[in-house]
Amino acid sequence: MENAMGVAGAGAGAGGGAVTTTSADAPSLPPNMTIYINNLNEKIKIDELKKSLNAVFSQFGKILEVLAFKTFKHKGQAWVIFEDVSSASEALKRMQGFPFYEKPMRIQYAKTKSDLIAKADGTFVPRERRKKHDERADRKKREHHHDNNYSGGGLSATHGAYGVTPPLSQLPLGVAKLPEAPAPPNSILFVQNLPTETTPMMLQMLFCQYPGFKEVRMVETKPGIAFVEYGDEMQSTVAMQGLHGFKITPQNPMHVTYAKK
DNA sequence: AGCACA
Repeated sequence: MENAMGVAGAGAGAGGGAVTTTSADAPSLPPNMTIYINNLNEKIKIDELKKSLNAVFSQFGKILEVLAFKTFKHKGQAWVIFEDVSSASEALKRMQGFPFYEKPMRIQYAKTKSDLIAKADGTFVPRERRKKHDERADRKKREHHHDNNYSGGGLSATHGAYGVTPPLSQLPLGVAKLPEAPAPPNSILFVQNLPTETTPMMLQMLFCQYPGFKEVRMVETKPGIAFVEYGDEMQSTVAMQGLHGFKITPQNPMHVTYAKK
């Protein structure tokens, strides 16, 4: 609700309070649209890693790209480029230490601006061709197509808009804040707005496609809702991203959130 | 540990 604190105070402890939000070990780089994540599980294949990162982080806002590499120097690290720096800040704060493939994520702001952003800025200078006389800005207004089309495998949800999809760039800046803090991740999902004729079997067919699926629970006395459990929060998050908005009937887009703890 | 632009 009140995210007015922001992260502007890069240095902690304003006013002698024992504010140990970020102790001295946190470098506290200036905010950036891109977050840098390390301590990632290096055994995870790059493709899956990027997909899972996208799934886990897209709750904080539009993600323009997820980058990860398998070269030695870059193992266990990834960059998530958000459309909005406030999304990056929220992601950094809320997902710090999040258990991801058995390892707590370590998140910082990226040290430098991502190329994708620089290209949108017009400040992009290709580093491969570093000839000093090549200062002419090649003003090609090419649209960079960065649609992250992560088909979770299996049914594709017809979610027209998940969560915070409305293009923040088109909203007045003051209003473009995140709607509110998302519910804390939970391995159990809460599904709402189901058509009354929905059966547990129908839900199982949908949700069991996502890894880690354990079970569906429906509440007889309360039609239209269900609980779906996964092995861990990451798996449930992937399923949520995949199925939120899925329409069993045209007038019933599924509403999938984390269950309350 | 390691900050890239597959």
